[in-house]
Amino acid sequence: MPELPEVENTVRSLNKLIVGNYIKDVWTNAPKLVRKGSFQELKKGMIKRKIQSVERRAKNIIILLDEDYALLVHLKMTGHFLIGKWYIQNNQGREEAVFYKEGVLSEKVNGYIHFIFYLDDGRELALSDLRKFAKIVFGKKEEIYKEEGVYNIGIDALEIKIGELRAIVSKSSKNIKTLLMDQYKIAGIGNIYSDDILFQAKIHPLHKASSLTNQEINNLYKAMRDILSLAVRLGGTSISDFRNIKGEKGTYGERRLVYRRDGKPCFVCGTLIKRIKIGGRSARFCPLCQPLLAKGR
DNA sequence: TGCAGTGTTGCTTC
DNA sequence: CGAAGCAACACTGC
Repeated sequence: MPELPEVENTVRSLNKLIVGNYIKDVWTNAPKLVRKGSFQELKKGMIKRKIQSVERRAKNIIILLDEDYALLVHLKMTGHFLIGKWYIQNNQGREEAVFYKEGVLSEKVNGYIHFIFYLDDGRELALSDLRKFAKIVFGKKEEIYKEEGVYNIGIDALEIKIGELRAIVSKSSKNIKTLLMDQYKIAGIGNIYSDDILFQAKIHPLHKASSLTNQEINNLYKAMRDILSLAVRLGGTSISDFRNIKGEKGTYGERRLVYRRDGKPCFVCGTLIKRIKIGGRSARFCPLCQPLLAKGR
């Protein structure tokens, strides 16, 4: 479920743990995750390169290497990085990475490792991705920054200023739920946090963005900052596959407000949380706390 | 057993 | 142009 808080935690850990290391080797059993160029080119280009720093661009991870090379990783639905040790075994003609030590990482450790970056000090950085949607691109830093979904995304949801949010919201023809998840307008928010942000701001997900009042936009802005920074502090949400780089769960999911709580009582008023479809995604909200028409209008 | 639903994004179609 | 539907993949839960 990597949205902004999960990716931010991942990038902080990578900066702490792998900067300064050299890449010794790269293994994969899912070369199709390399969405531009070939895995062989990626491997050749990465070996002997030093990791200089790691950046987050909304939900994108950019690992900067020496000589102006870079690796772009988008975790999509189920991707996450893990540091550990694996051995490669042959399972009916197909290579599979199996974790060395049982019980260190959380459950579902084996079968989903599709990339391993071998570091010069013997540690291994792996990419686990159950659904194999992740996007990996290797290239010159300059080209990576020009990638679709990197150069042309909106302002980061944790960096946006109130005036910028007001301008985007008032110009949009979309409903507020769809706008919050539109990476080309505001970058970093997905389904989990848009549900919780709208609940916190007491705004109905179908509310037309351009008809929000100034007060509602102020509330939305504060809710965005509060929910996202809390989720960063709590290590993100691990209701599904996300784990931090050590394999541990984030705890935001344990105190989420409405996301995937349909049929359960609202924490504020006790009304049962509803689920509707918006733009093909499920949206959860409290029909009493988040009325479609604000009181008095 | 079968099928709807699941974090994301991008492509095709209307 | 925008919106809707679906595809990529594999699992969970009703």
